[in-house]
Amino acid sequence: MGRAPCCDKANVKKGPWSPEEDAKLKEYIEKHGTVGNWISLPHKAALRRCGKSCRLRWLNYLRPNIKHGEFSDDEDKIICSLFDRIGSRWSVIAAQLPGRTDNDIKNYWNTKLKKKLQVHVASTQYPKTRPHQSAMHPLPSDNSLVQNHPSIPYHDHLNSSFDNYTSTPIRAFYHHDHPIFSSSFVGPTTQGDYNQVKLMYGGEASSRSSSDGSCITTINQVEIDHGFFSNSEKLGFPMSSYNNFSNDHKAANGTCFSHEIYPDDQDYNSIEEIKQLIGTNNVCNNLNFFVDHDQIKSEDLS
DNA sequence: AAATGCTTCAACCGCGCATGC
DNA sequence: CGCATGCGCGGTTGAAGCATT
Repeated sequence: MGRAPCCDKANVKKGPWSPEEDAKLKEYIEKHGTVGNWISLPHKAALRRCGKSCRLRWLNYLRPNIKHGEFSDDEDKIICSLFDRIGSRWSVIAAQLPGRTDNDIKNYWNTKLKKKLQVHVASTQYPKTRPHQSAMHPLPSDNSLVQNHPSIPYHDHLNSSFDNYTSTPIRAFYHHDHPIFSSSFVGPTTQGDYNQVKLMYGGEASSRSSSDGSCITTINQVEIDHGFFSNSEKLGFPMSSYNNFSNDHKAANGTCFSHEIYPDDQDYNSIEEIKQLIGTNNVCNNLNFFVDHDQIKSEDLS
């Protein structure tokens, strides 16, 4: 036996609301408030509608201070950032955007924002070759960017799930100054090849974890991605794309570089080689760098 | 101008959770 | 404690409008 229907389906109207229905609902709620019972509201307000339908109509369209129309860049950033951290918890995201409804944000994400990001990801696919082999993605010739930043205390957020890591070196790339993705950026990955370590510098020290178990720690301006998919990465978007969005990950000078370590590059399979490649020896002092890998495990970078 | 395909978004549906009895 | 009920949420649908052929 299933759950009893919330209303008499045969006697309720479905589909778009007429202006008359809107007026009735609005008038009733302005007079009596929404406190009480949505299920009984249609009867009291003389509406042939399901209570849930009334609630939805009020919350998404009729209630005061609803904001319609284009989303601003700032709103885009907030949505992207929050989606990446908490996933499709639209009501939580909506709570951060006054005047926007969860339905609005959900629609916006599904129809526009997601595509916007996919287009960007596609347009910034990094080459399969190692970075120093790519004219398009040259490594910085020096580490002045890193040296310009003060040392920031070590935040240890490495966790036990990191033990599943099996990555090895190295594919590195970086880019910056994109209107949206002005921070460092990882190309789309799949579950199978995600085993990677991402080193990023240029941002502030911080750490974060996502509901899916992913965890990223920034240590002395070097960011370690613990290797679990963030919500955006599940969709093929890079977690660190949003570092510049949120206050706690804002790049100190608006520019970040990142270096990724992948398993498919046999030339670089030790921390020393990684350090040499990306030129961050001086940044990585005193950094305990955990990678669960055949050759690299709990290795001290210093 | 008509047909077809695509996009948008309001609304619906079903499920999980909270609460009250 | 178990059940009934209502609320809130996220996923999905489909009508309407727009774009393209």
